[in-house]
Amino acid sequence: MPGELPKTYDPKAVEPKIYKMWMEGGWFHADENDERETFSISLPPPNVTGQLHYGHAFQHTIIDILIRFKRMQGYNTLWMPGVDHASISTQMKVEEMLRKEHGLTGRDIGREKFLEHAWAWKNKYGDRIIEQCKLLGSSCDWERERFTMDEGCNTAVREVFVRLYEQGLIYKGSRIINWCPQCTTALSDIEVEHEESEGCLWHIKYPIKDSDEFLTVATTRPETMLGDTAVAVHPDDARYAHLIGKTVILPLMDREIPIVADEYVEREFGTGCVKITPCHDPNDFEVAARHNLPHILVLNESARVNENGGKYNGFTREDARKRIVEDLTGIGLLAKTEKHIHNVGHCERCKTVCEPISSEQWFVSMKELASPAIECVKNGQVKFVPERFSKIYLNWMENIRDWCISRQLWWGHRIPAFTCEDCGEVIVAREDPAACKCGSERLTQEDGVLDTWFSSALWPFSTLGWPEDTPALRRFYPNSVMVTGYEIIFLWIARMIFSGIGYLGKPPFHTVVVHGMVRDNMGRKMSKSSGNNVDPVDVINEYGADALRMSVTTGVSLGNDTRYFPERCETMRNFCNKLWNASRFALMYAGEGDDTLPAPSELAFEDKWILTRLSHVTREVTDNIERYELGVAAGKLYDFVWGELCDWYIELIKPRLSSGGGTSLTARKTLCHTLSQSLALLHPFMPYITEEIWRYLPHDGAALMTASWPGINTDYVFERESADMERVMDAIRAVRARRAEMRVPPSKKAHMTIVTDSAGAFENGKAYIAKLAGASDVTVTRSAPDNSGGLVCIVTPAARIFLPLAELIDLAAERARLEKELASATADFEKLSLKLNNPGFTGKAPVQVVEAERARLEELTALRGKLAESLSNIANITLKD
RNA sequence: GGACGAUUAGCUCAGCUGGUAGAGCAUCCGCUUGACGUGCGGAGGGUCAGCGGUUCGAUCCCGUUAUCGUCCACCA
Repeated sequence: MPGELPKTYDPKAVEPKIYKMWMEGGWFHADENDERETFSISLPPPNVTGQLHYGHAFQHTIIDILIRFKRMQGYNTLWMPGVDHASISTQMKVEEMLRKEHGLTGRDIGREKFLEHAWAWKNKYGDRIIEQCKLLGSSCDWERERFTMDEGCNTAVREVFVRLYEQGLIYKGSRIINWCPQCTTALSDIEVEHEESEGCLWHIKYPIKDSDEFLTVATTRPETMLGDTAVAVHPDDARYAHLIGKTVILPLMDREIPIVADEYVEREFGTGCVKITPCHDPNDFEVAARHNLPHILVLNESARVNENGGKYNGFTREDARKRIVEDLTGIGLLAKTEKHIHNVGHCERCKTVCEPISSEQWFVSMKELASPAIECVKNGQVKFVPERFSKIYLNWMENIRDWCISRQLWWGHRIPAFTCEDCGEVIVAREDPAACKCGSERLTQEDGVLDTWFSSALWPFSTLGWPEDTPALRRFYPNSVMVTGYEIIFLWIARMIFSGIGYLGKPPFHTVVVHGMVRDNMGRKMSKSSGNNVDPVDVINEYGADALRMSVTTGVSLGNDTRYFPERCETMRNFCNKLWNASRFALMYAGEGDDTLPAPSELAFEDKWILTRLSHVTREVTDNIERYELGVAAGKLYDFVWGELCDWYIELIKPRLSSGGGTSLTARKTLCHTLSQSLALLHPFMPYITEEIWRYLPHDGAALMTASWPGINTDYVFERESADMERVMDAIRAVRARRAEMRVPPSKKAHMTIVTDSAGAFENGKAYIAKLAGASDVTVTRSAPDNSGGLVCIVTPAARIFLPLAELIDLAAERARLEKELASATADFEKLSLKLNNPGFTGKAPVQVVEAERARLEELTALRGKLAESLSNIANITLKD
């Protein structure tokens, strides 16, 4: 009931009610027995560590738009939701909580107790983030909500681990890995962020045994020299050729180490001699393997020097470095120190400097898994949108290295490998083994857990019941689309793709839609530490979820970053309000049966125009969404609703609506139809307000979200009338502009004479001109009025419009204006004539382009004529004066 | 050292297979016009970073330069 609707749209009063209605309707649920074509997306599971941030709001909006669009198009649509245990991040959060609230560390309470706290954390924050997602209007199938550490996902993880182990693709070995001394765990290569920083390059003299000579090495980490087991030079380096095979004395440690030749050494860098520390540098590790050098680990898990470090035992790496440099200086072995810019790896989570350390860890052998994952992108089976991201993906995949999957943490999937205390046998099995084949029951499970991305990689199918062959899996695997930020293409997308192919034989989706990130209004990354986080829940409270959704959609292109501006939310809140009020207006008149369109023959001029525009917009918006051009689609809907439906159509039909009778009914029906189709088109973008308004309109069906996506009825497309209407609109705009320039008060109405060859159009448009252009009455004619010299003349390509406002005319200004318009029209005319006289253009350009240009030339010709005539009239006035 | 992106109105950004440059905000002028002042009407404002090339025609395609940004990379 329109009278009861408030004057401004109030999202707070609408959103909870509507979401509840959707939930109760069960419309978010996708049925695996429903045989219609499917469309499915798995939600990138948010971490249980925290709360919704702006990036989630951005991403979830994109997903929900696609999901709602496809649902309305009649697909069996699934949006699979869930949360991620986020192994390392969550463990850090829980440890922080323990420290702050209980003054305890994880070690104090032990694994079991710690896990109890972690589960409590998961329950609390996992639920909270889900509740926050719901505020956005996301139409997830909540009945299917999953967690990466629930029973089903655990089974999937174990199955994959065992399979890969059996295939020899998972192995345990000693390698150089990235070690975070703060988190005290191994990290994979991509969890390390490299940052350029200024350090030093220390040149250290290593005395050559039985000689007065020295070999000078250069290093950025002098503390690692404690673990040196060789010095390497290039085999072809003449400077050092005579020393190869000799021995140097490692300073401070007084250990004899060999001089070896290896091509890895760059002769030009530093001194051309490299100290080899196999346990603390990946390259040195390789060199050591080639030369069969011993390994000496000198740092412990906290990056302190261990018992192998002689008198430096117990020093932190920083202190050790300082002392070693001092001591070398003291004994005269520090040749020089120079500033040096180099990359230093930091832990992605805690930002601590990582230490490359040789350590026994579990790895996934990647080469074999990567190759089909490369192929499926190359052959187009999996597409990236925008396409450029496939290059980034391929570049990484083609250079992939083995994936370190073990983490020295408690929160996560414990590695299902058991070692027999008696015979040393390693058992990896789907079920926990009771005894070893040697008979021993003394089995110890690996202490560590798996990289959190190991389980994320299985998300598109572990959530559907895999490894069991469930109906849901058969129905919804592969998914259709994956929507994700570019920052996790390697961490996640790549791993899902090779996992899907590896275990199910098919990539997990056919399209990867890649979005950017939301930055603050200065373009900086949002983060807690810089205090520039914007809480989407606050934004929803202030502007409404629909406004937020539109603000992250409109004017944003896929794959690019965007910024948060409150002004943008305000604009979209205003748009909601505009839609709300247009609907209120429609509802003042709407009645039973108004949802059916009148017969084409009954339609008025403006009805035909708006319906034609509606069909164009429907076509374009549908195409845009199908091509993932959501920003363009949203922009077109904004312009159509505000700029055409509200600004023009509603204004045009106001007189008819209040007149009653048949023409009123036709206008009502056309308005209701256009409005409800607009609501449907807008629904994926602004689900709440559109659903709410739809409830008041005459309609069939239970909810807008389950209504059909608008189609096009060619019986209601009227191109000719629509073009005529645009001519009249042009004239109205021109008159308005002239009146505004001349400061004619809107209250001052004037008789208008329209001189035109399109008399039909303007006869039809008389009433609009009267209403919207301030005419007291309108005469349409083919020839100019006799006393035209005393009238203001407004020129459009289709018409000349004369107004008796002579007393307001500033003749000089009038002449100047007309001359300016004429000059501009003439310039265009000449440019265009040149073009049309160019045989290259007429011969090679498409026919319709040439025709359009010819038509425009004609228009310009007419315009020039009209302008010239008006100028001569001005001259007449001048003469009369 | 590679790869990619950006450079368009004062600001933030769109511009969907090359065919007369757009929006929002900001600015300026005017308005109690029968839903909306979170509104209505109007105005100003751009060598589409520079230079070449392809084309009848380039903001768009190619090359190149500059500035900014991002990702990847084992030169100690």
